[in-house]
Amino acid sequence: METSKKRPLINELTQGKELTNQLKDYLDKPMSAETCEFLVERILSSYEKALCMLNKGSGFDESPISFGEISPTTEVSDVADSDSKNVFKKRKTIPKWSEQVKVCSGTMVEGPLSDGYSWRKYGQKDILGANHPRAYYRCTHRNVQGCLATKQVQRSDGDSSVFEITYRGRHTCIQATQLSKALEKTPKIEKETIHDSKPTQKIHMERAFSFKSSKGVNTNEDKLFPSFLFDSTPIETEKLENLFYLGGDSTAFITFNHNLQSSDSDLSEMMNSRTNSGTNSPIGDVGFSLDYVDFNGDILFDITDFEM
DNA sequence: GACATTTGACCTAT
DNA sequence: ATAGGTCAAATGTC
Repeated sequence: METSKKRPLINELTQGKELTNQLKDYLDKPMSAETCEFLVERILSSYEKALCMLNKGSGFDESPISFGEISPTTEVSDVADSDSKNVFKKRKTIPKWSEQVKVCSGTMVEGPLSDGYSWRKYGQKDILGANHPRAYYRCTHRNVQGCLATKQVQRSDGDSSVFEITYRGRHTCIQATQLSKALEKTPKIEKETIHDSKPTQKIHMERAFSFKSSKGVNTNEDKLFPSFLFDSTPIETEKLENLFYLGGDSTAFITFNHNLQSSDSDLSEMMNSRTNSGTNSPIGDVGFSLDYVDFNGDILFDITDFEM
């Protein structure tokens, strides 16, 4: 990797290290959950950026990187067909985690589905040996924002008031709750990535999302992007945090900020590419790899394998 | 008419 | 061959 590309990478990694040290220092002192959350958010975004730089810069798909717990089956589709076309298939490491949600009687309808995100059901399947079918949901913003998050919901065999929810992939979409929360709580990021004055930010944000209402129809998306700005919708924010901790939120926010820095033409081009590109490279224009990165587990990272 | 859900068909990994 | 996951046409709802 050439020096010009190496520098920002080093900066990101250094920043990540410093933030981790800050977090470590804080651990010995009384600290609010928000402070902790903020630091973790910053750390994750730093490493995510760094990893993205590496992804873009060196074509290192063969490198010994392992993120978290990866199932040996469908979670990883490793390199294939490298002989025929010398094209490396990207490693698909989709984070997967489960939750059990108990629902009080009478609230079944809203129950496990209102986790703060907007989901669209795309299938249901009877599962062998299970008393209840499994429902498959994907993020409503899949087509528009290329968000690949999915979840599976299945009523527990033992206790039918318990829903077992398996999430796959983190949200890369912007949801209203995340946006307002992130903007409230991450002034530093804002400072670093947005250089415009506040009124300009507002204009840009409105423009960034204006495509959503272009259909002129009140969709769920409209509900999630109230008209408009920073309207803090009280959709179970706490639950949301628990389900999609900082990784997904952080990614979404950073992506958004990159959007803000785009020029008008960049922005429209980006929107078009997102809308038309299907699911292959929905956020390619903003420099964040779609490859999901699971920071829950260990990161085995041997930087010496990459050409710097 | 637009969007969401349902459900049988199809695909893929084991 | 089978089970789990996804697709997409049909249907429902607003």
